Amino acid sequence: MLTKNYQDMIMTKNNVLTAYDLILQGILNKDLKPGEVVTEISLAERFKIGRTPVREALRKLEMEGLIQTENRTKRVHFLTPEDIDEIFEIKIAIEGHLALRAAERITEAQINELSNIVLNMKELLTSKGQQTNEEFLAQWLKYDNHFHDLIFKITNNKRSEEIRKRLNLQWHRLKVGLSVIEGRIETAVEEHTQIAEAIISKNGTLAQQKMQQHLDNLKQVLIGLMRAFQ
Amino acid sequence: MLTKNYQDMIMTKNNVLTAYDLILQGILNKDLKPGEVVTEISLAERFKIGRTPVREALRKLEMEGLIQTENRTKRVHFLTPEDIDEIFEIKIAIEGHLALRAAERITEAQINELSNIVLNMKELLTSKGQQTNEEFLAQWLKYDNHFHDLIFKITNNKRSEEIRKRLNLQWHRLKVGLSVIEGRIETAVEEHTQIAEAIISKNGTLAQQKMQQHLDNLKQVLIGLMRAFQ
DNA sequence: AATATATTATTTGTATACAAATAATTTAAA
DNA sequence: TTTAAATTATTTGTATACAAATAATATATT
Repeated sequence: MLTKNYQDMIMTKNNVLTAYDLILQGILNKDLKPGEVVTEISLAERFKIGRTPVREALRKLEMEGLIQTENRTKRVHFLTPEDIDEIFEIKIAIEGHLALRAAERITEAQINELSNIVLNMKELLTSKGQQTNEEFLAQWLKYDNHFHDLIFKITNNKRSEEIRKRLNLQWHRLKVGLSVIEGRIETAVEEHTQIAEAIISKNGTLAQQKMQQHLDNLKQVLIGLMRAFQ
Repeated sequence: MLTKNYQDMIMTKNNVLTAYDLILQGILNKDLKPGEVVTEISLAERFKIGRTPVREALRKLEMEGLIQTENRTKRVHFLTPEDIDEIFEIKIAIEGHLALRAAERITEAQINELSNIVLNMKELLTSKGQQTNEEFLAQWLKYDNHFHDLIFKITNNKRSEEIRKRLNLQWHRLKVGLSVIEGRIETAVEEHTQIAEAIISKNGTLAQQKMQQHLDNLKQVLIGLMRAFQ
């Protein structure tokens, strides 16, 4: 279930899952549990591949923050509220700044695109009962991604896009992650509307502030829930 | 010469240079030139090591942005003014935000430490003629690093420290990089003083603004010089 | 029984052989 | 001469054998 929604995070090479894909998938769907020790050999045997690709995958996942090494032993990273705080502070900084820049640089065509996304979001809300929860959530995630992708397109900063992807990969695997999103889509639509309006009216300071507020709200909810349930 | 100043960027394992160290060093001191094609085999032969560690190093360097892959061929990344713009926009966002947070959270002991760093910087300026240019520059870099390290210590965000290190690794290898720094230490001391004062007086907004201005100034100078000379 | 030492087992690091994929070159045909 | 096809060479991807380092266990000593 969880996995399904993040399937698109997993890249494939000629439609065949690489070692990296397999291990990432394992982490995202909790086959490999947070805190669990992983060795090259055990993973190679589990996925019936050699140690070399496993090794490379582990190195990559380590740089992405999903695997942690301490004295030579590697574990699936166990996400704490402090991690969420770190991650979201960076998101607040970067995405806030990008919202500011987006407001300064947005073109007429992009204003149109942004308006449309917000309209889609609002429309989605009104149609809430007409689909399964899963479909509803999937649709929201699609619009949400489109929204953020557009901002990155406007600001045209590949490196920050990379950073954002990496940070999201870390917290998206949270047990509480999706349910939190699910429980605050109404709020999120309102927040996105306000961010979009600020950008469209070319009020950079306001756009930044709204974006930061949006992310800070999410952060607080996540940390609260983690403290309560995990 | 250039290499010497960045020697401390290169980590060693039991005092023996790893493949990663060797290649990074090669890139930083321009033995491996920007745009140059690198293959696993050629690097393995050049450094008299096997392909496996070379391979791993290339992967890491690629994630760090120093190696670029296009259709299977890898090159030493050639830094453009647009890259500098990307890099510094992220620095402006993150380091600006951290300055804001630092102002909110700094302790009395840390205020002392910060004051001392600024004093050291000012003292360095007055002693400019008494040492070689190289010593002067090395000393400045030491204080500058101490300054930024302290801010990261105050804000306690390892991930952002990682990001900063990676971004700096990219532009520090610029031919013009060091000479630019060298030419604006007076300005930089003044800018750092103002940032420190804002943090110490717990004026977060001002600290952020000063930090961003400082980085934006540096960005402009770098881009200008790159356009002129590279 | 507790500590130190020696032994064994496990794990990672490296080199290398081979396979697969891609790029470069040569040859053939128009 | 130009283009297409075939061949060759190069490069990356993978598995694996071996070495080195570390961790775990057993043995000996007090």
